[in-house]
Amino acid sequence: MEGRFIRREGRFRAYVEVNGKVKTAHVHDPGRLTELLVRGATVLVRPHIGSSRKTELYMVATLANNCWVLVDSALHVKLAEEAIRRGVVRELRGYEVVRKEVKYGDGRLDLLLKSAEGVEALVEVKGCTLSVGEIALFPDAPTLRGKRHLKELAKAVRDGYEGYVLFLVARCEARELRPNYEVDPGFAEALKEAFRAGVKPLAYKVVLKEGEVNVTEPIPVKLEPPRFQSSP
DNA sequence: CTTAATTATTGACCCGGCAT
DNA sequence: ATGCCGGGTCAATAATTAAG
Repeated sequence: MEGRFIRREGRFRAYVEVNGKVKTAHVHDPGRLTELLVRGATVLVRPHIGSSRKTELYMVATLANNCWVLVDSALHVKLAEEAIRRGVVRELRGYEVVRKEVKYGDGRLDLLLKSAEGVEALVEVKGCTLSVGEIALFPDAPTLRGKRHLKELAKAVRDGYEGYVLFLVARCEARELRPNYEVDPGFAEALKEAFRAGVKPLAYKVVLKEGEVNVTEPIPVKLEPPRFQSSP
């Protein structure tokens, strides 16, 4: 159901007005979402089923530019998995998902794949909710973890794996994805370095409509900062 | 009685913000 | 600069039940 965003409290909790009543909602996406979650914004929430829930609702998406932007980041790995299985991700056709949340190096990577030829690939999935005009930017907040994931992927490539970063872009107006130099220059550099090491960045759109979420078509990833962005 | 399948429990992790 | 907090999910492990 649709509601009106009131405010966020901490990372996980938000207050949302639905049918004239203010209710609490869980926000899974821990990013800033500052330009999305503004007072009065239209949001999509669902009942929060299960025992010992501390919020009444669960926030699924928020409306921006007349399109739903998925903020339920718990879905990203599942969406990626399904997209890979169905052959939507062209670069990964013929790969099957072997394991999820794979321990590697100092942390975890989202997916371990294996191609028909026996090639193993590690994939880190990243959800992208920020865009300026037609350019999707990642991340929307500085992310040490993101940098570490990229370093681990680069290491995986040295160890003989294929390495992928799969950005799932939740903005319908986006036509390309770039690292967000202004918010996290370190991530941008790490992405370039990972790319040089052989890690392949991919970006695909994720579309929510009529109660369904799907990974759809790819958009190009560009490693240089957009022209309008000033680099210090 | 052994093995498989289902269910319950545990622990790690997500990551920005606030307190120390 | 470091550590903990928060609500929830998922993989892995443990415990229970069902099937052979």
